[in-house]
Amino acid sequence: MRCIVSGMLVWERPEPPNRPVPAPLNRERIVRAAIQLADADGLEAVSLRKVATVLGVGPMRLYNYIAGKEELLDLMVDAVHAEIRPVGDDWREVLRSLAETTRQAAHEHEWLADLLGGRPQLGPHALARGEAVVAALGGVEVDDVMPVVTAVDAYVIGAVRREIAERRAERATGMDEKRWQASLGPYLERTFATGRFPALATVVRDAAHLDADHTFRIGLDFLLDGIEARISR
Amino acid sequence: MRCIVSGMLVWERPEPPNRPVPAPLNRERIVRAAIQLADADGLEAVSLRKVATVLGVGPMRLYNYIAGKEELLDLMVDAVHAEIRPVGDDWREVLRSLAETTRQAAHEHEWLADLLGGRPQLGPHALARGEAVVAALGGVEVDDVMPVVTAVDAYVIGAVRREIAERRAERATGMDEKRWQASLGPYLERTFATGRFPALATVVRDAAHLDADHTFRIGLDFLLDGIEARISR
DNA sequence: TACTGACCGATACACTGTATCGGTCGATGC
DNA sequence: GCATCGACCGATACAGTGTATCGGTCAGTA
Repeated sequence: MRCIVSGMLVWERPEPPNRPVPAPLNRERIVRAAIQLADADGLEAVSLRKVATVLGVGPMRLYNYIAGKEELLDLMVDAVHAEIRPVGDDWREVLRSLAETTRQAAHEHEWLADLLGGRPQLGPHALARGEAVVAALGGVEVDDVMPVVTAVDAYVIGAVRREIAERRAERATGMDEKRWQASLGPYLERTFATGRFPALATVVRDAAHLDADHTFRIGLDFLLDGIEARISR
Repeated sequence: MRCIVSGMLVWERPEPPNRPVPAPLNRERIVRAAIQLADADGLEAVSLRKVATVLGVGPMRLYNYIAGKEELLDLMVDAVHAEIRPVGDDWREVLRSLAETTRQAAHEHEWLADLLGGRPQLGPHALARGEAVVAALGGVEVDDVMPVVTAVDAYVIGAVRREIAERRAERATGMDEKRWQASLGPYLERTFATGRFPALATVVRDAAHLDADHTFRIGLDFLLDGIEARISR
């Protein structure tokens, strides 16, 4: 039913507002916008409303492409998985590459640390990553493949989360490592001064401190060594 | 300045409403209530308002005890750390116990998987856990302690996250493993039928499937084996 | 007895994800 | 060419969130 009030002549009737050409939309565009927001201001800056605003679109329009926010997050993670393509000649190189590239992706998209491992990854890019890994692990016994990949994934997820969490905490107290020690140091100093954690205090104070890179690689070496021992058995 | 309107006699003036005795409050009570909510309905069921309601208190009252929601979450995690006290005779038993008890805690409090590794753990119970671990690792070279514990922690965090995520996904499709295969199975079947993931398809279809317990333990064994090789070097 | 400072919680604000639904437009059938 | 239909867009609405503000009430103190 046309709704032009017939009693109103054209001259009085205002033109319909200059409708902006509806922005062409698709999942990729939506996900890119969301990732941009997350890269800039963290995951909590990603809201359907903000994403829609960036795209010049009403919030509800997004629901034609995604079922809800959770799906958007899943799509974001899957999109990043497209960047993760481990390479290497033997299984050890492949697994190391898998770990390092994942970590690197998390450095470029810190919000990944919040999402990794949080939901099963079954998107096309995640599966493609899995395919690449498994294919490159041709020499490994079939029954060993899943446990090995799963273990490396688990280590990487946890290590990256810890690392990013620490980095954020540092940043929150003022960017420098100087100030970090100036704010957390005193807290730990005071706490250790109570004498309730003698062994811990000794280790923290006396042991060599490793930077994030070394810490990640040492743990990874532990794991790969252990895998090697069982794989070639 | 007393606000009793002097023109109004007692007989007309209503009694002040029977103020409920202000509920005695402290952090422990708040944290317990929050954990109860999270155990029952997941982390997203924890809101300051609901916690306050459970305690029979106005929401803003909580801010006398915590600075914001993040702090509440930190306190929840720290409270659970009180349950984690690894035991064992040699370093390997201690680390295995650390991993298993952490995993068990995450089974009792699934929301822990969402929080683990998300922020540095510096609360008293987390430190006490650290102290217990380090103390039990007396035989290990001082410079090796941190890398080793950090690696095990990283693995556990990631493995537990993955495991809980999968469990939730199963539950979301209907409780049974039967229905899980009936819903995810077809999706993977269809996807593999495209032929885009041949190696992955082979492994998923042909390799032996491990349950969650075995998967966790195998990965942990990999890691501990690797640690053993480097520690006694 | 008067006062003062702590503190409680009602109210308010800006924001979230999402259900609903009237209105508009393009495509389709006659 | 016209009428009709169905898809879809987005304004509006709703329930819920974390938290800032602030007036009113009370207990303790001078």
